[in-house]
Amino acid sequence: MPELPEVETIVRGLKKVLIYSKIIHIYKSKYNLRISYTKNFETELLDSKIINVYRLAKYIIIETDFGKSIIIHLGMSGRLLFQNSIYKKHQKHDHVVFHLSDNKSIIYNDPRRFGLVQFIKNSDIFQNKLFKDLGIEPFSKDLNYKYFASKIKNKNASIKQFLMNNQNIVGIGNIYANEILHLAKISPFKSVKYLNTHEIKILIESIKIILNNAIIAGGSSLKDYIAPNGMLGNFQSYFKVYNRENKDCFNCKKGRIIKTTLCQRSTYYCIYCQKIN
DNA sequence: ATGATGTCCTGGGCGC
DNA sequence: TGCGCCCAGGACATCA
Repeated sequence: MPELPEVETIVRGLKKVLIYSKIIHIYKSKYNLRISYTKNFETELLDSKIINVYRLAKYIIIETDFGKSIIIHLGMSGRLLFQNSIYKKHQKHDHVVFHLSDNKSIIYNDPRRFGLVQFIKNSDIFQNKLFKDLGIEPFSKDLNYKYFASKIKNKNASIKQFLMNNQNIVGIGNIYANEILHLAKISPFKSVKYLNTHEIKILIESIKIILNNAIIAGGSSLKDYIAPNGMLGNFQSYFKVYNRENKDCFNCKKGRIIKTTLCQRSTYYCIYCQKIN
């Protein structure tokens, strides 16, 4: 489900409303998520205060004054909702509810349960296996030609697969990989070993542009994603290739958008302006 | 080590 | 209306 722009939107929304709230009750459903809940999940952070909310890759990190953070990943279908009132009406697939002071609540809902909610000591976050192999943040200054070139060295993967691999660059999922490659006018099938200097530079720019524009639009709302306040993002109305099978290309006005499969994920590209050579 | 494939799950949409 | 099939914003494990 959510890629970096959606997670970033959620984090910005939560940051406005959660700081200094105290956790007074934690509910979890009987179903496990992708990773089992941390031990003492329902009691560990009781009475702690939320002191920060931030994003790492596609993870939402809610930091408490107990020196521990709540780590949330939304998987494909997860949602995080905020309510300015005590949450009583449980919906199907509500798996975790944090009841906070001032009658606020945060609700984690995830039909497919591919996500996770964990508590991790702040000092252990980067040693944790969820985080230790993550690549660079796309808005980092260090995402530059040198970094990119070093990462693609000796690799044979397609560029789309490379972009979606969190060990290279974090936060890019299937939608934005498609959009980034279209903006860069590079075929998703192109092997990273054939990318030239110019293409790499354009790609780096395209990553930043697409993700930034998506954040400005509040993310993309297809089926599952809505911001914690219930608002829908609208970047989907700016999609140039994703979900545009057989439509004309906005970019070159000559080609048509093709839908195909690459690495078992639906892949959209313009047959004219994203040629492999 | 790398890349391809399978797997965890539920629900929506489609064709019959 | 109902059934079976395929598809879905992710991330891993496993295998050659």
